[in-house]
Amino acid sequence: MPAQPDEVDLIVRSWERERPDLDFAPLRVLSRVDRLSHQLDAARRAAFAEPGLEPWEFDVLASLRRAGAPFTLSPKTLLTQNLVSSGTMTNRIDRLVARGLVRRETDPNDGRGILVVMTAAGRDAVDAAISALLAAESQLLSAITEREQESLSILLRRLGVDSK
Amino acid sequence: MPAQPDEVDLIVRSWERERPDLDFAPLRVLSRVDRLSHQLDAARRAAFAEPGLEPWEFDVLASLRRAGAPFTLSPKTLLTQNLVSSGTMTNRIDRLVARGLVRRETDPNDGRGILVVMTAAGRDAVDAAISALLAAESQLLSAITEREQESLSILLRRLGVDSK
DNA sequence: CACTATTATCTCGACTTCGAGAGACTTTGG
DNA sequence: CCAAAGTCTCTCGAAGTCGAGATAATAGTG
Repeated sequence: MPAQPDEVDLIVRSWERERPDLDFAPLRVLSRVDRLSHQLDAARRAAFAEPGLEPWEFDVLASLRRAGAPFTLSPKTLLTQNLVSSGTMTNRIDRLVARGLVRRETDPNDGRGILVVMTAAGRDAVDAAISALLAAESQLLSAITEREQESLSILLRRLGVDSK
Repeated sequence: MPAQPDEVDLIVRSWERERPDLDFAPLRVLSRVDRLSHQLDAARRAAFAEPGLEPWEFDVLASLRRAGAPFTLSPKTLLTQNLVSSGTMTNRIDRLVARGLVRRETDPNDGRGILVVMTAAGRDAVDAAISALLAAESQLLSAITEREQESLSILLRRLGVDSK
């Protein structure tokens, strides 16, 4: 039935042979989501090699870039958007500061906090990286038509929205 | 336009405001793949809590379970199927042995190798876990119809197959 | 048969992440 | 205006992963 069987088809076939009492249909969707997510990781890593960024560096700089001028956010906002722990974000900011892509400033409105400000070098890097990322993602998606991409995004959004 | 906007819509909107010269359509698909993959991680972790397995434990035991009786594979096969490094697989086998879920045997046909054999306790655990996983995944997918799940899986398979 | 290349497993140090807790500051409620 | 509760950032130790290298055995070649 599959137009072109993939590894997930083989895995499901093995399961069905061993456990014919169960319905493995969910694996056909979600195991592929998992595998595609790994491919995306690899594609991102490759795309960021030229602008000289690690994926995590891009993630932090992208949050700052999207915030617009003056490209400033608190560590708290950054760790929430990037889904990492506070210790991880402290470590990431340290390394971005060491590379000269951001700097720390004191928050004039809150003595507990600081502000992370993207430097000009950081902005140059992230602007180059987002173009490379979009090219790489577009390449990954080129196996299906634009119309199919849109139905895909709509189905995926419904999976995210409803499972809150 | 979106039936129900999600965080990806907000991210794309920010990017479009800052970089109106770029087309962010690929993010609508692939950022959702990434987020769904994180939700799946969480769902798996929760589903395996009752049978008492960590996600990585399930992954290794599932490979052995799918292999069928006598539930035996080499470390090399396991690390290839699970996409981890050799050091990681050694470590995982060590811990599964300590928990009594697998045991190491010498390979009669290859003096370099060993065989990882799943114990009865391991089999019981993985058989309970796969049921729990399918229930959890089914729940995650309940936001869309079965017909939609099938078109989703077909589109996702084409993305994987062609990008080899 | 010897010799080289390949393969399998394990070791070990570097790296990253998490998350509980510390310390400093702010907010809330009487 | 004070005390308690809450919030923000950073510290630090535990845990998991990677990947190069060590060790040992097999496979291929002449």
